[in-house]
Amino acid sequence: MEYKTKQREYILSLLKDNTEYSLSAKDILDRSKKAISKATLYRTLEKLEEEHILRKYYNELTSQYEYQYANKEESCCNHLHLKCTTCGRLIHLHCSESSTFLSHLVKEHNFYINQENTIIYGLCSHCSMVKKG
Amino acid sequence: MEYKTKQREYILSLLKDNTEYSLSAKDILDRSKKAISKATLYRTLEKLEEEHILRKYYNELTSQYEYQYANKEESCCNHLHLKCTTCGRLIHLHCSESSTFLSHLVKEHNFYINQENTIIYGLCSHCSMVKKG
DNA sequence: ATAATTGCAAACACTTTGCACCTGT
DNA sequence: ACAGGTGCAAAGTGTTTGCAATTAT
Repeated sequence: MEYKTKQREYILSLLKDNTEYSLSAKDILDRSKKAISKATLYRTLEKLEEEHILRKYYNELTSQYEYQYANKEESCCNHLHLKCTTCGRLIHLHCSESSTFLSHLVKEHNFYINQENTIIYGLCSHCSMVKKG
Repeated sequence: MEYKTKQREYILSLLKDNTEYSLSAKDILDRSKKAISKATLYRTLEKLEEEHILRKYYNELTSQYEYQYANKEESCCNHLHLKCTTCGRLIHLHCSESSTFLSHLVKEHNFYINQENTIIYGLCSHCSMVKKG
C-alpha cells in the first residue's frame, strides 16, 4: 500500500515532464529546492524503479545513476535502446533490422541478450547535427 | 616515461592471466595479498587504461568498475562487444551481421554509436549451457 | 641525480541506513 | 489508530588525493 505524498508526487511530476531524458538524483535535488531530503529521494527512486515506473541507468561520464520515466504502454524488454551521451535522450528501436540482429546473436553466437541492461551509447541525430553546425 | 615496478608488473600479469574476464579493484587487491596499496592500484589501473592496455567497465550489479586486459592487436573501436553477466567473458563481434546493424543505425536512425562505451550484456554460450544443465 | 612511483591516512562523491517524528488513509 | 513516509545526521562503499618517503632509471 502506498501513500500519496507531496515528495513522491513532485519527483514523479518532474520525471513525467522529462520523459525523453534521464535525471540524476542531484538534478532532482537541485530542482526541488530543498523540498525533498536526500534520503527520501533515494528511497522513493528505488521504490519507483521496483514498481517499473522508472528506469535506472549508470552514467559513466558523471559516475552517477540517472532515472527516467518509463512509459508503461511500452514494454521495453523486447527491443534495444539507443542513448545519446550528449543530451540523454533514449530512443526505442522498433525496426526489423534490430530484431534481425538480435536473433542472429542467439542463433549464431548462442548469446542471450539482457535487454534490460543493454544500452547502445552514441550521438543522436539532434546532437550530431548540432555538432556539425 | 614509465618505470617498471613490481606493483605494476604484478597487476599486469594478473590481468594478462585473465584476458577473457574482467576483475574489479577489490579482486586484484584481494589476490595481491597486501603487496599493493589501494592508492597505487587505482593509480596504476587509471594509467593502464589511458595507455589502452586495459579496458574499464562499470558493473551495475556490484557497483564497481572492472578492468580487463585489452589485446593490442585487436582494435576494438570498430566492432561491438558482448559481455556475459555471469562469467564476465568479453566476446568481440566480427560478423557481417553486426556491421550491417551498425550501418543501419547510421543510415536510418542517424545515430553515431560510441563503440568504446557500448557493451551488449547477456548470457554467453558457456553460461547458458550451464544454466540449462 | 632526479623523475616517477609508492603507501598511508584523510578526503571525496554518491548512496544507504537508524531512528524519532510526521502524514495519509 | 497505525502503516507508511519523512528528515536529519551518521555510516557505508568505492574511488581519489596530498604528501613525505622510496625506487627506477
